[in-house]
Amino acid sequence: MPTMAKKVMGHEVLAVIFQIRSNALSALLWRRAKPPQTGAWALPGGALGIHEDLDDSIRRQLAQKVDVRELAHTEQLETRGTPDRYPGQRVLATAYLGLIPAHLDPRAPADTAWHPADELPRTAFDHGDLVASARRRLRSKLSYTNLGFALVPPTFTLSELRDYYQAALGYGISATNLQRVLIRRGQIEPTGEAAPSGRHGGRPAAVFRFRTRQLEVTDAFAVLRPPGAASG
Amino acid sequence: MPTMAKKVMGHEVLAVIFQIRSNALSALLWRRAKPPQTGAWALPGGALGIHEDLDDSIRRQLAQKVDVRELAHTEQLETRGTPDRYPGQRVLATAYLGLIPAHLDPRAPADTAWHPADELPRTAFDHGDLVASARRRLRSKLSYTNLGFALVPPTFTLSELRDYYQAALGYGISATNLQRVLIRRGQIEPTGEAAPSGRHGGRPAAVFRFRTRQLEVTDAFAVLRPPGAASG
DNA sequence: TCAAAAGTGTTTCGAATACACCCATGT
DNA sequence: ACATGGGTGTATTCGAAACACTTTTGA
Repeated sequence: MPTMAKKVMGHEVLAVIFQIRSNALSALLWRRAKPPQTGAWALPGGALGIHEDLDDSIRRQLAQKVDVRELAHTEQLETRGTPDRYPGQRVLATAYLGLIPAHLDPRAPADTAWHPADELPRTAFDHGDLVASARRRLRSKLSYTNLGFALVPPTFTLSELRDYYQAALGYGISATNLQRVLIRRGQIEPTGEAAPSGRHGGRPAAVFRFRTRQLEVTDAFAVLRPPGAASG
Repeated sequence: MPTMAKKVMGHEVLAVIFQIRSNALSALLWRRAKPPQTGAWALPGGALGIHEDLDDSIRRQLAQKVDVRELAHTEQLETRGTPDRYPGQRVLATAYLGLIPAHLDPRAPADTAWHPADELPRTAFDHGDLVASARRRLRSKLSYTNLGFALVPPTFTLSELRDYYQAALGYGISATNLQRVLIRRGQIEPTGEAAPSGRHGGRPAAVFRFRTRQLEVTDAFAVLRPPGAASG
C-alpha cells in the first residue's frame, strides 16, 4: 500500500469538530495505530462514496465517532489537493467545520480524544493546519453571525456565555458588553427564568437563549453599507 | 460517454473570473458547443491532473483562456460534489475566484465572452450558482480587506475608484467617504501626480494607488475586539 | 453587615456617513 | 464669469467599549 505509484485519485472528507470543554476550545482527534504516521493524531473522516454527496458523506463518517444529532452546525471549509499531502497515494481532502454544544458529552471511541486547539499533539498530514484554518473561520464568524448558538447549551447565563466566547475567541471579553452586542443584534433573548446563585452567594443570573439555532448573518456590512442600511 | 454508469469519480477545477468592464462586474464564460447542455454558458476550467496541485491546475486551465499574468488574485471558493451535478458521470468541482484588473484586455478565444454578473445567459450545470457565490465572496472581502487592488489599474483617480467599487458592490457609494475609509485603513495613497481635467473642465483629480497588491485584512475585528485593539 | 456575583446607567471613543463649502480647470 | 468636476472641513450618528454604581443573594 505505501509508496505505490500515484495512479488513482482518491477523495476523502475530513471534519474539524470543535467543542468547548473545560473552558477550552477543543478538537476531536483520533490516534493512528498503523502507518503512515503511526501515533500521530488525525481528523475524523474517510473516503467519499462513489454516489455520495459531500455533505452526506461527512455526516456518515462522523456517525462512527460522534452522534450526528449532536452536531449543531457544519459547513465546508476548504479542499486540499497538494499531491504530496498523503504519502504514496493521491488523496484530495475536503474539510468541514463541525460544532457541538458544550452541554453534550459525545461518547467517543477509545482511539479518539479531545485536545485543546492551542496545544495540539503531533498531528498527521496537513490536519494541524486544517484545525488552525477551522479556528480562524470560527473566530471570524462569531463576529458577524449568530454562530455562537452552536457552541452553547439551550439556555445559559451571561457569565457562562462570556466564558464560552472567551474560549472560542482566545481572549477576554466583558459580559456586560457581550450582552449588549448580542441583544442589540437580536441574537439572544431572556427566557424570564433565573439561575440559582453560586456557592458564595451573589445575585441570581438571568437565563438567556439564542433566538434561533439557524445560522444568520447579523452584521453583514462592516462598512460600505448600501445607502439607508444603517446597522442599528 | 453520456449516460454511462458512474463508476469513476472525476475532479475538475473551475474559475469564476471577474473583471469590471463598462462599469459592470462581468464574468468570463464559454459557450458549450457539444452535449451535454449545448449552447449553455460554462465556467472555464477542466480536469485536475493526476499529479497536479489544485492551485497549479486552475492556473494551467486558465492559461488557455486568459493570460495567467493578468490575474491579480485567485482564491479557492468551494467544492461541489452533488452526485447529479454533472449528467452521466460523477464529477467533483473545486471552484476558484479570479480577478483581473480593469485596465487589461485579455484576449479571449472565440467561444468565450464576458457577461455582466447580474444578467447572465443560460448557464450550464451549477455554474450560475457558483458565479453568485463568487460574487458574494468578492463583495464581503471588499469590506474588510484591500482586495480592491485586484480590480483596478495601477493608478486611478477617486472617481474612477468609486465607479469600480460601485460596479463590484452593486450599489452606489460616495467618493468622499470611500477615500477616507481607504486612506484611514492605509489601503491607498496619493502618487503625487494629477490627472488631466475632463472634457468639460473641472479641477484635475489627484492620482492614487494601492499601497500593496498583496491581500491584507485591514479590518479584522468588526466587533468583539481583543482589549486594546482599537481599530483606529 | 459584608463579600460575591449580576446587571444597569452613563460616558467616552472612534469609525462611518452626510453635507456644506471651497478649489482648480476649460470654455 | 461660470459651469463642471474634485476635494476638504465639519457635524452627526451610532455601535462598541469602559467604568461607575446599584441590585440581589449567601454566609
